[in-house]
Amino acid sequence: MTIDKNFDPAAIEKKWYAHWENTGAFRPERPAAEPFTIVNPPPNVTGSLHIGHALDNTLQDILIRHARLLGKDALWVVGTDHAGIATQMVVERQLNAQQQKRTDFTREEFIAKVWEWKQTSGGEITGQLRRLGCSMDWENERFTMDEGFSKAVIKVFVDLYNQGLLYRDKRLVNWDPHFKSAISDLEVETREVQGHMWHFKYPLAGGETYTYIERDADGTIIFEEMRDYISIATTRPETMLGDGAVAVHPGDERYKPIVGKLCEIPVGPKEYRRLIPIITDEYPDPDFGSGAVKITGAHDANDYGVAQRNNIPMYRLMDEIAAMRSDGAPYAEAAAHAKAIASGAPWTAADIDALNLVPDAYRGLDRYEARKRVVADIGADGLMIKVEDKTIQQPFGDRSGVVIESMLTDQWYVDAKTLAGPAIEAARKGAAGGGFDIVPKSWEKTYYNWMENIQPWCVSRQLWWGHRIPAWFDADGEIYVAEDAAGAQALAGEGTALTQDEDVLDTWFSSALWPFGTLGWPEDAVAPLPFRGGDGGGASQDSATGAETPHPNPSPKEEGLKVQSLLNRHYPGDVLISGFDILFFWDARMAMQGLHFMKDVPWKTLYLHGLVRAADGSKMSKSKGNSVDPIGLIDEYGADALRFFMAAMESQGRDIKMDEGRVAGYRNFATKLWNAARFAQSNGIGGSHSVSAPKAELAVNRWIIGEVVETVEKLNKAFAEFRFDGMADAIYHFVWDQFCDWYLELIKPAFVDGEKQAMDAESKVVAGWVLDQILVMLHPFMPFITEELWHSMADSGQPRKYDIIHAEWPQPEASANPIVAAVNNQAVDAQVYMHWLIKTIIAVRSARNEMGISPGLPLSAFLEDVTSDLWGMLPEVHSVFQKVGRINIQRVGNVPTDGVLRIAALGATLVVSLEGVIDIDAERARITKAMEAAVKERDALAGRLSNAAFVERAKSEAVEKARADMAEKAAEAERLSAALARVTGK
RNA sequence: GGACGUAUAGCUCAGCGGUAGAGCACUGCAUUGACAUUGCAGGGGUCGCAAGUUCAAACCUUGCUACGUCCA
Repeated sequence: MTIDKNFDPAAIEKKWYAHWENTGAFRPERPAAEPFTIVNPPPNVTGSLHIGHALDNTLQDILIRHARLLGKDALWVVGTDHAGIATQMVVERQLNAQQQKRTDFTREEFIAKVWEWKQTSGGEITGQLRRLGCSMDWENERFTMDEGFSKAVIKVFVDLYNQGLLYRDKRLVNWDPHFKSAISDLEVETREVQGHMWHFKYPLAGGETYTYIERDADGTIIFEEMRDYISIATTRPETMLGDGAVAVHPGDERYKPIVGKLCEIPVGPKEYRRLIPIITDEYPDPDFGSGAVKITGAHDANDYGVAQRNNIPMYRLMDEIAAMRSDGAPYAEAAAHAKAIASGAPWTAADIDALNLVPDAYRGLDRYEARKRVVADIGADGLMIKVEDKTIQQPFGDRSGVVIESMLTDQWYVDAKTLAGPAIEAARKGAAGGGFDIVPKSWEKTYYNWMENIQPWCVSRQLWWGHRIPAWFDADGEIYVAEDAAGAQALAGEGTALTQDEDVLDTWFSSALWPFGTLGWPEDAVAPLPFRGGDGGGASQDSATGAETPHPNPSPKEEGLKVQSLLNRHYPGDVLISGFDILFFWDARMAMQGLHFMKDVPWKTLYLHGLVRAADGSKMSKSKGNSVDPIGLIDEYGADALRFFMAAMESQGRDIKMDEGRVAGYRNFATKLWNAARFAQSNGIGGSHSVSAPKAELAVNRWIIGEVVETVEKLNKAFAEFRFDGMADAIYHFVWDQFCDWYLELIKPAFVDGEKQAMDAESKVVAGWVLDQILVMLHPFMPFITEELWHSMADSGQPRKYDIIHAEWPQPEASANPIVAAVNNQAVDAQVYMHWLIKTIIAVRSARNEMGISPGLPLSAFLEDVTSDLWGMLPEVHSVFQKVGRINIQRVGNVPTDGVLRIAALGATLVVSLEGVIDIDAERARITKAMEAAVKERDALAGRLSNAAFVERAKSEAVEKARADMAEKAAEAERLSAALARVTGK
């Protein structure tokens, strides 16, 4: 198939992706081979592909395609998560557009609408992942709400409950008033905002007074006055209504006289103002504010702790939208009740929760409106001391963007602390010890720090869309947890009326089960059949190719074989790739659930990559308008270019700054390869028929084979270390700098009298082989262009037996001993020779350039002081110089001394005849410059070698190398010096 | 306040003990022959600052400065 003149990424992307998917190329169907598994972080079903997904999935695809090329049974699990809040929001927004709202429907009706939305518009991102070229196993595409996965979620809930690791509790949660739901700590983003700190007087009960004394560090009194109040500072005056106490530090001498007394909350109708006790607790910081803190246990996390320790009632003030409560008895009644409690009447948490202590005038007000009113009312009473401007840390819902309210509610909690134990241990053990590695290591500390201080995980959400919590309540509030209603009924007993919990589970609760829930757990928890065994290392070359033709493509699918269950084969996975931003949300929780339910880690390596940032380093966001659409980049530069960019920029432990110029650069790289293949084809070079390197006599061929070997080794090392940038660097420079710039130029047929000569047969075979190795090595990074060229390069009569996606990764030992071979009975190192050649040609070009001699002007030259090794190579040297350097090397005749350019490098001096063209001054300057450089290096090395300490104490290799380098530089300086003398002498 | 990361050419980044590298940008030259999405040649850096370890430091250690992120 002739390669088109123009490289059109869009056309080949479409063609090959459809082909792969239609032929089942992404399926794990090599039961005899070693499994390799990655589970994809399930994107949000409402989501579309953003640049971070492009990075994350490119990295995964590189590893999966690489594993496939290594002959492994590669499985990349894909799917989407149901994204409780986000999805519910999308559907509610649709309803709003039709002047409808969620509550116009029954729960069942609404859920049906969500499913309808999912069928029609959900999963846009899966199409976009295909555009990126991701080779996921779409035939096993999963969804966190699908039937099988839901079963796993419910089973996990029930099992954890029965094991005492999941419980219902009334605790302070982060309440999102926009979504009217609890959210987890991780979904709260703390931001600094400008706020105020109000200082109020809380009058002492019964008009009591005390002497308030402040002292400096030496104990000297610096301030003293008689007070009938205690000064309280707060940033949230509206919560005063729910105060249960005032706390001071036990060591705070200023308040010693009034500890244990009562003070009055200075707000609300005067006749019903509540009295609260002044208590001591370690929490208040005597140096902060007045040193006295009001305790509102139901609306502040710190206060909650104080209230719990001191058995202070926690009065809930707000409703689900964070407006001041308007339920319950009138304020007068509630306040009386609270007063009784404050004076020691017995109380229960339920009593307290039912009590609405919001004065009638504030009921139903938004929390900020209530704040204004409270401040104004206290001010009017003359009880405000002062108000300061203050930067405060305010919690916001990361999705809703509204201020999160701490609220006391009943929720379901997972005992994360217990589950975290094994997950911490697994990271400590590392993959070698049966746990997992964290790459890069710098994240380990963060992981441990979070895991060791983990809090109970609130997993219930007040939504309709999600896995409904499998818990039922009877009329007395007794809880029955079972996988279904019948099970709960059985627990409760015949005839007990049960109601199911209205809430659903946190989406992350389900996605934590992704590594095993997607593979058939719990049904397939036991393997139906034992592992088939076999050679384990992938299909061998022979089994794939049959007898007649060796073919570099030995990893066929093996169909119809009974295999183990997916779960047994593919759990644990090999690698998880995720952004560090979901380390706690998802990765850590997967580790906990995987270890608990599967008794094994979910993956052996956890690779964390950074964020893709805007070109100026800021975080991309839709609201800032600085986000880059990866699909747009694919349209403009091709998926291969975008992927290569991602790999090249991914160095461990660093964020990626978007640099579109670089994406363009990798598009150019693809074009370069395209044109190289086109050139090869037009010279009769075709696909290779052998995995191992062809026999080669010519130095240039032996050299390039050696370079392939080196490149494979670099790639293998980079893969072992997860250095994606190293991989990209190795293949890029090999293709462009070695293969295109030198190898193809060197084997390029010469034109004699305007007629193109034939390329030699050996070079054709070697070039075909090298190009095949390039395509395979590059395939994980640039799957589309490599598949296209793989097939285009095949002999027309002998199409490829396999797609490149199933080809075989190059083996370094495939090219046995390519470098050293006997030529003219002399062992010549092809690499050393080629380095000489390249260096010399560069020197010629440089000299031409500096002296203003046209690059195309043919020159003749002689070799002087040539080492015997090089003489052996002379036939090749001759043709190469003619083709690439436009220099005709004379083998006989006297070396001229007039009008020559002398180029000294390694083992010879090239004397180029420039009679009539040379500019003596320019030549003198040129040689002088080169000589000075050589002398400088020689002297630097000599200086080091004359240092006895260096020779004695440095590693012997270092000393040897310094000696050799110095000798070479000295010789070069000598030759240049001689050349200079000749030029100057004329 | 604690933890982590980053500081190398104009820009974006590799290198992490043995003579400073890449891509882009820049300068000059080149167009019958794979490729102007190109080729050839070139300019450009006291590797944030300071001290220490070492025969030798961009690289190791310590301190400092600046920026960033996360957790309180």
